[in-house]
Amino acid sequence: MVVYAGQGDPERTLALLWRTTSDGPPRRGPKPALTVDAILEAAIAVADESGLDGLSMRAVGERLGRTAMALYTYVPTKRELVDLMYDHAHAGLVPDLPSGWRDAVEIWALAVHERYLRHPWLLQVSHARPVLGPHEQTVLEKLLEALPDVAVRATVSALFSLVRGSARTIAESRDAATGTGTSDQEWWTARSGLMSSLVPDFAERFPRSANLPPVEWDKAAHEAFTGGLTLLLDGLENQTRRRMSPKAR
Amino acid sequence: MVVYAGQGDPERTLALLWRTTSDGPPRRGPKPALTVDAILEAAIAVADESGLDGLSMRAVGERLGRTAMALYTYVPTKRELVDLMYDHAHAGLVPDLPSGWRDAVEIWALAVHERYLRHPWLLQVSHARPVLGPHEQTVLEKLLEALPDVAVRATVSALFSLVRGSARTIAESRDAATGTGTSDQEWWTARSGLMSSLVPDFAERFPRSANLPPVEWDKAAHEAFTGGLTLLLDGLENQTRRRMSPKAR
DNA sequence: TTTCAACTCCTTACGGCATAAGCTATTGTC
DNA sequence: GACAATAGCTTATGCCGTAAGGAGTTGAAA
Repeated sequence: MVVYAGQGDPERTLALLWRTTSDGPPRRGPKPALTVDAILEAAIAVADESGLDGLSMRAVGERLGRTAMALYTYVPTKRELVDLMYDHAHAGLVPDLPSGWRDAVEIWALAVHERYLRHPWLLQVSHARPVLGPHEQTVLEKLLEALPDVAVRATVSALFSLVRGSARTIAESRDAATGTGTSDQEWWTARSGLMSSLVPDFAERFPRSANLPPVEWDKAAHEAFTGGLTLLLDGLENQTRRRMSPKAR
Repeated sequence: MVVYAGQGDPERTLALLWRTTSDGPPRRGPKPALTVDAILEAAIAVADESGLDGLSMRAVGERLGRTAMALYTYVPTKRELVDLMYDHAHAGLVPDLPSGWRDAVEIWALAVHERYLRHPWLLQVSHARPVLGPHEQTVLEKLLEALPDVAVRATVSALFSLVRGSARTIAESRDAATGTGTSDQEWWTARSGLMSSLVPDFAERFPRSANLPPVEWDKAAHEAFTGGLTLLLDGLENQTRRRMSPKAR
């Protein structure tokens, strides 16, 4: 249920990602009625509406007035399609960043967070082996430009963990709400009613959990995100200061 | 491709989770040859081996010498089966924690991290609406016992983000390695060779990314995890100290 | 102008999935 | 011994990705 990146024919995928189509002599055969970009936009629209589960070749084809098989002329497999969608959805993500590194990183993180929330299916594409497309690469490059030269790798990983984790919680909560037709509130009261009758000794066995009042996950996740970000940047600032004045050690 | 928790008939699911089966008079009909626990263990074994993608009712049935349909006597749908698996896999996770809150939280986080790595499919079960089973509840309760009474909710969320994010990266990297038969190393060199021929101006367009040498994701993710954890706990310690001596404000 | 290769897009088909419907065989209660 | 309840089976439905191969379209070579 997670889609792994970059497992198809690497050359074909990379060529598609970077659009290195050497336009030689005019090609024979019927003019293509579609373009890779049109397919990507249709596919992204489908995924935005119905999630990665609802993304089928048939659904994408239908949105373009074609059959599923027509897409295979443009894209080798569904896996590569998802890779291309992933990179495409990262286009124009990062705004111009201010010169102070701390403000820059914060703005970067918020921009990425926002994009993930606009396309929640991005969170289901594995991060382990990067897709290596131009747009995702740009996002990383802009962060590296902003970061101070300290603990770069760990900072990058931790930042992505925080951004993705928070976005995931928020996206899933929203999705569950629309998907089931019950709000977090309704869901919670229904459950706690059932729980108290099914597990009458709950409050004794789990006193602290029972004391934790219900919460809007959306809001809590946002707070955890900004809070964690602040902590991380504080730590980074500490380290850079120590770097600048070594005698403080 | 993500499984959402708690969307089936809540009463039936909760009863299964908490095993509140009131054993009344002996039941008619053939003796059940299976138990819910046997099914859970078979299903978890399948998921450990082949991931949540490889988890099909047929596969679980086959492992028990039954057909897929036989399982539906014990478990309403596949979704509830995953909920039950999720809680089951949290059993006995948290060891006895030391009295100092900082050590306790660190040990807790490492234990959860380890469990996620043992059952990577856990990371694909949505965290948005908790499954509310006894074992997961115990994990949360133990953390709440350890935490100081400061920014509880934000700390809990941030901790889970870090633990899950890091575990996810590591698990996906391992999975990609075994799934494709190419190590991170091999994959990377193959890609960078292709990239330099397909995108010859890469180093000029992305100087900082190009300067970042390849890395073992496994190790980097571990460092990011412990690093982020340290930062978070530092921040928490700051806040508790401020709480204890208010004049320091 | 004819021929042909290259090309797009289609229909059909296969094996896999979750699970609904309905059957058979087994067991306890009357 | 009759009957109700239950376990586990077979079959069928409608999804999925995509392999195979055919039909129609176009540009270049003859």
